[in-house]
Amino acid sequence: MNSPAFRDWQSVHDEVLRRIRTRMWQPGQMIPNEAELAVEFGCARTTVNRALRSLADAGWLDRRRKAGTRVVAQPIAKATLSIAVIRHEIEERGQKYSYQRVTRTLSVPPLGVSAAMRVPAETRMLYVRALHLADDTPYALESRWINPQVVPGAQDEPFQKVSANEWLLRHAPYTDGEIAFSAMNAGADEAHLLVCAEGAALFAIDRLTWDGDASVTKVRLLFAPGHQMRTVL
Amino acid sequence: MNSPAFRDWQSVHDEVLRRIRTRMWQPGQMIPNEAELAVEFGCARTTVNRALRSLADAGWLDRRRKAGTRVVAQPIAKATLSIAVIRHEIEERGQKYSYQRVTRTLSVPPLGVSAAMRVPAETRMLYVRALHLADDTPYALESRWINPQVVPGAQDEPFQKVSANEWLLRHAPYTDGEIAFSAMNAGADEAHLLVCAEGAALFAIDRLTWDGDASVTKVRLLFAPGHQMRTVL
DNA sequence: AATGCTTTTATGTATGCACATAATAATCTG
DNA sequence: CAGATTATTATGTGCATACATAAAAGCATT
Repeated sequence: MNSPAFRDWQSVHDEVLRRIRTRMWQPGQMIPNEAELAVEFGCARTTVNRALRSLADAGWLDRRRKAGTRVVAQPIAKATLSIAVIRHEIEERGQKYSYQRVTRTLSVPPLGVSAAMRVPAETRMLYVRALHLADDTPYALESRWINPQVVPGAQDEPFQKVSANEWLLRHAPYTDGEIAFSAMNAGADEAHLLVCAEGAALFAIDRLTWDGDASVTKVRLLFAPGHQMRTVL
Repeated sequence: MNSPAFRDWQSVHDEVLRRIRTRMWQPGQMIPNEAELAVEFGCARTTVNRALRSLADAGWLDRRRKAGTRVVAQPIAKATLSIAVIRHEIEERGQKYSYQRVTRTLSVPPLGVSAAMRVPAETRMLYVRALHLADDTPYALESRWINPQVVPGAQDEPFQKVSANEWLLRHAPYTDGEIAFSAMNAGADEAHLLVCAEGAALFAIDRLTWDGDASVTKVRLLFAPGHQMRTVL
């Protein structure tokens, strides 16, 4: 019963997590307050606080001032996806990365795009379409609109060698972003470029980034059939 | 130049993040050490530490003892997805949730499943298939294998009213989990249950959870066409 | 040049203390 | 008794200090 000694916040963290997982502290139940735990564990309240905060961040505990700390009733799994530069993603799998620009134009985007990016409907924007290949096999198709007002250097960049994906990361500051994952059927176009059957199910990532109030870029990545994004809980 | 005053760790956090995003501190570049920043911001080193640790957790900074702190070279966007109980997901959108069990059998799973769950090939497992509906429209199709050895009560549960999704969260402890997102074409089966065209692109979530060395459950969720998962960066 | 030892240094963390803040509980008031 | 006011309380945070630890850098030795 008497704890041998919980010196550091990690061991407090582990012990509390053990009690949650073994249902010693049941879902929805209140746990002792920081001061009490500090006494039990023989450490400072600060240390307990550190451990409990970490568990709250991870989604195990629900903490509220004055109300106290309780075990989360319905553990909400928080999956953290790392969305890396595509070149790195491919190289880390030990495959050869190559890049191929398909088109690059300055044109008026479809209404859906200008609306999402909150620019006037007639504004001409930079449109870049490119293929990312792994071992010379199409891996992902990138279709991107760039707001040239916000990213000045972009107009002079051909995106022939360096992908817009990487170029923007290095040159375009941003403050916020949204990201959405979905599935869609390959159109004739996409099927041709990704060398797959028309109608094949493609994994899609849509990203929209902002610099303050101004939209920087909107991109859709379509991955070749079979693509998976994985992570641990 | 001289900071007006950064009293709390949040404001230090925000200021540092601003410097990263505006490229004042460029990707890959070292930033001043904690002690220096503490002087500049007029606060204790502890406070700077708190702020930088938080930014490192979020993937903006790379910190190493003695080596110091640097801005991550290729900002890896970390999208944190909250995977809630499906009922909550639907109810939060203000829609009516309903549930319909399709099948429930005790049978030998396909080889791929028993291999992934690391159980002997002949082991019989509980298989539950069910529909989650939003406003009486099919929302997601859940196909789940449950290891009855690890989840004793499951054998006696019909999963007629309560979804396995929720029942397991309350009754089956777990220590680890994997999750994968992908896209797949609807088969005849799935098209029928989700009331969509055969071949439609479906968003798929595969989850596999472990309690120590033993697999608890393996589930595939297929969402009706058009489903999106979104988050902010 | 390669190896092993020592020093230096930036981050990591524990602690006691003080005070801030949010939210509940208790109390007062019309 | 409803509604406003005040007290209480658990978490949230800041700070000074001390020491721990990882890892780079320097140094010496082979």
